[in-house]
Amino acid sequence: MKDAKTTRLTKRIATECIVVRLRALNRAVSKIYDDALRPLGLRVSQMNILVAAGVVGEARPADVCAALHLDLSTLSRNVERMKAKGWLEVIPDDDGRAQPFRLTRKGSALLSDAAPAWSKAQCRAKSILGGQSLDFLDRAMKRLNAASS
Amino acid sequence: MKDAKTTRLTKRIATECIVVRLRALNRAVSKIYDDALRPLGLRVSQMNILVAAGVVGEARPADVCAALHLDLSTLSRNVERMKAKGWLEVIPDDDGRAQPFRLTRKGSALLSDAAPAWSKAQCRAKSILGGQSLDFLDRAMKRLNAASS
DNA sequence: CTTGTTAAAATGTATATACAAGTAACCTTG
DNA sequence: CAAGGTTACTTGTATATACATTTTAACAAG
Repeated sequence: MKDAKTTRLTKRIATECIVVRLRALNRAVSKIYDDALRPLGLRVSQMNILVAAGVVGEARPADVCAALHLDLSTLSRNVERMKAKGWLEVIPDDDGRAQPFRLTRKGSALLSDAAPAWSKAQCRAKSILGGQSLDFLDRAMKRLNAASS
Repeated sequence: MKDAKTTRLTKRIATECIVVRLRALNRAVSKIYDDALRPLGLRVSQMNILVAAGVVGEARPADVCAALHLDLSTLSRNVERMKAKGWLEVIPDDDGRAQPFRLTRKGSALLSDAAPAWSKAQCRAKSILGGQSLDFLDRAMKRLNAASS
């Protein structure tokens, strides 16, 4: 631990590392939304899936995962829980492998009910990340998607 | 799901939500570092803890958690695993409740060995998030810390 | 039509994460 | 110094996350 080279290196990582900061912000900001959504029995990860399904109507797991940069297995478990809660339902499909899903009436209603909590959390998040946060995040997502394809 | 108000709302969340983007970026960027660190048997979450301990010398769990916006229970489990691997060791303390820890020689060496992988991942992360990413993240962290105190 | 390949998703396993509750040590105060 | 409160962490539990493997179905070649 007294090695000077190691110390320099450690300090460099500490002052420059992107992922440390990104992860800390993710935890803090996710907590803001989770706190706001908790009274509804909804988590931010689940809200994201409801939104994704709401936008496209018929959601294909692989597509949702590509959009959210989420592993299929992670989505699989969450969809399972959300089906059990009656928020999502699987749509029959010609391809026997596919498991496309959509919002149920209950899931749609929950999303509507969550709007005020979302707005409140969104405001707080914006005040912490700064006014350009959405710009920054959108640009980053575009680059990420360009790099992934 | 056919309710027009709900549809409008859903689209608004989809196009504006900060946390969806932050979480997706966090997953994608964490993966870049985890992939780079995997050959060393080290994860990004663990690297962060090694760095935190390396910077302060004697790390107090509560301080590390405050700095990383991490729950104490999360840190507790990870420190346990890292002690088992011989990367961290607990320092005796006058206060019987405290469990301050520091890097072992092995932990310090691992951190040094991880530097090239970190650099590579850091480059890729910067190319995705953009040149101003560190500025943005630093400013956000400052605001977050100001808001938390 | 069977056999190898690809594709879509589910399942096994380990770590990450946080909330709630518990434990043990310290501190205050009467 | 004993009772009550605070502090520092740990443990119980549930969800989040990803990698590796498995399962099932579609497809393609012979």
